[in-house]
Amino acid sequence: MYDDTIKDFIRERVSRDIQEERISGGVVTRFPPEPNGYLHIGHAKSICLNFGIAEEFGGITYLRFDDTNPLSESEAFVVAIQRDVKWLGFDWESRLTFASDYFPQLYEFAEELIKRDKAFVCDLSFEELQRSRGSLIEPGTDSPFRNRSKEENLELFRRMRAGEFATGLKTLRAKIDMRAPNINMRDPVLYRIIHASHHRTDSQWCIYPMYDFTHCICDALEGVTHSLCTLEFADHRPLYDWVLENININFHPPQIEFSRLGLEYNVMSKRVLNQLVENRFVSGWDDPRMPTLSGLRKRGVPPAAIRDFCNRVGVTKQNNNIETELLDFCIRNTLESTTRRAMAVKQPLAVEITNIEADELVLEAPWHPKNEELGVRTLTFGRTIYIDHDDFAISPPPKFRRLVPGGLVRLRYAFIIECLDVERDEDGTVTKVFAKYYPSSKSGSDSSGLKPKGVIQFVTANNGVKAEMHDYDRLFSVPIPRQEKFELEFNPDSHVVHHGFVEKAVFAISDDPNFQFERLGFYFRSFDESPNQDQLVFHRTVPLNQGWKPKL
RNA sequence: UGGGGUGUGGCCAAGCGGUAAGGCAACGGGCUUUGAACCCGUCAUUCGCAGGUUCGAAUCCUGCCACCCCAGCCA
Repeated sequence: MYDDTIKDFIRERVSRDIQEERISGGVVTRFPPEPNGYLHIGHAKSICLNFGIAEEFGGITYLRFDDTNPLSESEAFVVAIQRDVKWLGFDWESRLTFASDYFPQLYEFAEELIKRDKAFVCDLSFEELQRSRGSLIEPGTDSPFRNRSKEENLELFRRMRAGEFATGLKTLRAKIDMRAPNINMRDPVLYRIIHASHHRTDSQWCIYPMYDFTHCICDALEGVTHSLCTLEFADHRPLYDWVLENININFHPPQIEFSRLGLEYNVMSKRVLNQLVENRFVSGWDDPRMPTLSGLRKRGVPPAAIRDFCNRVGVTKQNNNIETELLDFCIRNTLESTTRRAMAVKQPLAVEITNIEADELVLEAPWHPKNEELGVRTLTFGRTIYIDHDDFAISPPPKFRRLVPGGLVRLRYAFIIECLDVERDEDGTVTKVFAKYYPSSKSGSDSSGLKPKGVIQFVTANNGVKAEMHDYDRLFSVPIPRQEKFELEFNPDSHVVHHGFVEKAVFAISDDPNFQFERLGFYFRSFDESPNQDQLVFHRTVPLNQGWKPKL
């Protein structure tokens, strides 16, 4: 399942640590999501890294929810995140943990810091704290409460826990250095008072530990050998280390940072993604245009394609913006050899076959041009068929290889037809085409000697079922959307619905929702959304590569 | 102008002092009853810039420059 030729600076580090016996047991990693939103493809990179490394080195991985802020977290996200990690193809087995599992121990460690005179209770208001922190270029100033006695701090902290103070009135702060050039080391807040119920601990606690205090301790308690996180936490590493150095704990994981995934025409910001949902730009977190795992799933993207993508983008510390072409490539690549082919038309144009005598001719076609295991399906050819509007032109652009007046074209897996005449409406648009077919040109036994320039797909009227085809395009119209301007840069053409037809045989397939509609793209049948048997709903997973573009 | 991180082709990314891997994209050709897939081939005299060390530098040293992150009682 994994590619052991993958080498990146983190895997190199892990290898070295094993070789030089720097870790006693096996490799331990963790994926630590906060249950306050849905997982996106950026998280997938981290999931593949953490679970991938454990798998490659015979280690284990924890799925640990970082649930230290009851104000923004909820059980619903816990459920959704587990579903998405599983779907991506990873198994944490029995190792499902929550930072909140460790609240009692975390509290004890906090008391320990106080007893060692390494933390103090601070009464500064939010605004006062902000002002005393200084700025990027000015040092901060000591809190007037910094010199309280250990006893007073301990008593105050216990009263905080007991609920004697209102939300936000006091904090527990580390006693480090207000003049530190790294702002994170300027006596950071370790605990804050929040009178709110927590999705797991209910109202047991009214003080909640901050990320910086929690994360390192949880990593240590779980014996994490390599604590992998994204670059923006690099500035927090000194604090991660400080906490573990100043409490009595026997394990100290190294924090290693890598750059987060950037994807062109997308954003990974939970805030912006949420705005898109809230303001109805998209139908929800699982809208097929969203870079969320649930959105990709709904679009029909196989999890293996996402894993392949994550392996291909690599792991470094460089800022990156991956082109969407790479993701599309990975998707097509994993679908290519196993996905059934079928014919569909998006914008039906009726073609009347004037010289057909039988009501219908039964034909056979393979479900896949190369993969014979997929078998064959039957289709019919009859008096009225539909082709795509794009495949017919009165005045064709140069190099057009489809149907034109007086011209020939092959109908895929059927016959060669010749356009005899067209019917147009008052605007001049073609509403119907009259054609004759060459009986001797049947696919597989063509003796006609005719050489049409191209081949197009078709659906015979009485062999087709209605299909709603949802085509998706990039979420934003610019490669690097600006967070502040997401409304303007949202791509209004990112979702287009077509009402067309697919051949009947597709309807009977129940073991695989993925199809390639020849010449159109890979589509995903939504069993959930099909309102009835005559109205199938498909989402376009990814279009086919365009080998030819008409010049306008 | 404090601290941290990063600069190799259009986008990723190897490279770890011995003379620029690979993938995606693009472009040319072959094959083709999907303008798909597949197959061949082309695509960095040069590694942010300037100096220096060395027989030899993308790799070592010095100095510049550019970009990203940090001033939540978010993670």
